[in-house]
Amino acid sequence: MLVDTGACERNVHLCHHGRSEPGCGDCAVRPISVCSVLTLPELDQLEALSQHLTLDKGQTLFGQGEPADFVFNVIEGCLRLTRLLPDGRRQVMGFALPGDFLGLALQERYTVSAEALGHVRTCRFDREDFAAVTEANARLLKSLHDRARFELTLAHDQMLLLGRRTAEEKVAAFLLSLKDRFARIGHNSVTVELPMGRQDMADYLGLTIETVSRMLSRLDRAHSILLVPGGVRLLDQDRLERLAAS
Amino acid sequence: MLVDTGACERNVHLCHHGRSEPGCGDCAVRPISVCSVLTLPELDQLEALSQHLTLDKGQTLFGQGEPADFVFNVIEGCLRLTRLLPDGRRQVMGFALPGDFLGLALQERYTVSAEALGHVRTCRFDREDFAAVTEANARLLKSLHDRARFELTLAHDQMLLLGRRTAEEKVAAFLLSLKDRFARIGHNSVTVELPMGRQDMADYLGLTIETVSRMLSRLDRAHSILLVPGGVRLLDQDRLERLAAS
DNA sequence: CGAAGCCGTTGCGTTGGATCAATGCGCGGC
DNA sequence: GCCGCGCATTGATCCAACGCAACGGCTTCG
Repeated sequence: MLVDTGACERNVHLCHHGRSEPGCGDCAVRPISVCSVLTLPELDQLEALSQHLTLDKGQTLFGQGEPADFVFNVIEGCLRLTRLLPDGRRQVMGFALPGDFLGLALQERYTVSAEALGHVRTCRFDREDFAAVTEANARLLKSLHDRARFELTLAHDQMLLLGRRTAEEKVAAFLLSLKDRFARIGHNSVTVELPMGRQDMADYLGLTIETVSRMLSRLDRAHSILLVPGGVRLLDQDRLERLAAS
Repeated sequence: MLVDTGACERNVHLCHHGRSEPGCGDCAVRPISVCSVLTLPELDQLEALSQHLTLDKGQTLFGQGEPADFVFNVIEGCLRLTRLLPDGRRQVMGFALPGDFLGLALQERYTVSAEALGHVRTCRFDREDFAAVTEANARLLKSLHDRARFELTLAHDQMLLLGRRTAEEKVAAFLLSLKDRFARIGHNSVTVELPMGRQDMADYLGLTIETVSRMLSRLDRAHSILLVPGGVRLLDQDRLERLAAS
């Protein structure tokens, strides 16, 4: 529950699309992004409005309270979405992975901050531009709506987790859900990478860093998982699923 | 955290629209429902697909796990949306009031149960029928999408509340949010009706019934609120807002 | 009018997770 | 190789919320 040091780098690397780099047609995350429903001509139209933007670890894509002028597709890397209370308590609302769209829950201003947990590449659109395309393209709107509905069910799952699950259940459920998300974007393995730190997990699960660490140690001691540098190997997935049971 | 007794009445009153009762054009919640964006001819089209359905206190509109064959507009009354864990732990995902649309977070099956907290009137659509109308009407889709996005921000607020707020803050925030919601549907008063029981509040806030009761008593003793039968009068809204601070 | 339920409140002991405090460990810089 | 830093782990203690139990008020029903 640390207060953000505020030393968030903002000198992100920005570049307009040009002939020299691969366009939307070759985009690695196209099949799993909102763009998957677009035809090639529509993609061209969208590409003209897009800018690529890369971040390094620790840099901020946008900050809570700032005017919400842009929406984003995550192409590569992982971002942490956090909301901060005035007294420094922090809730991590989620982690954005490749293929995710940032800008669904949009108001006039961003309600969360988005920070890179490692090297990140995104595709950025002016919010008004993007809204105009959405307005004119029912398939894109439908695709966004489907994503919003899916996000809503995820949020409901998380509400159940935060409200009614024990610390051990929370950690087990988190590891399994992360495994599933990585599986869906191609990286399929029993060893789950943990791009975020313990504090981030704690703030996501409504726990403290110490409790997360203790629960991971307990699961490790019970041979349900194996703690490895930078991640976790899921040894007894059945037991984890029983713990996370819903 | 009681296990549902399962004695949920399902003999709801159902009637097709006929000349004898007021149609969508005269619907009390039209201005605040998803239907507000529809023209009169479009309303007629929708009305032909709709059935009115009334419930009495304790009756179930739909149950978690059942095939999600219908979507609903709430016309009158209040419903409790709950998700149950296998061991009986319960999370109330929300309370639906007049003007609310049930069916945004829809999967193949309902992920929550919806139960009437008093007399309830709803407007029901076959899910496929409604999807077809949505597909063909971009304005309706946009309206639903806006609602989904709004619900998503509400869910995020609730995640912060569940994860990082104290019992007293949770109760204060709940009372204020309920006041706001009632205000938005016309019932504007410092005395907030509480259609749900203490157990429902507890399961919504991730607390026990005793803790909710204690916090209400504490706020009452501090003259921040006044407990009245069936509701609460907000005496010191500033202090409540400071407690709920975000 | 009394009995039986149901719901909400309150008191009290318990406890899961928070908090405080050390210690460990890997990594980059020099 | 050694130092310093940030992060993770572990132990000891504390406390906010839980769990249990008793009580009280309201409603329903015979």
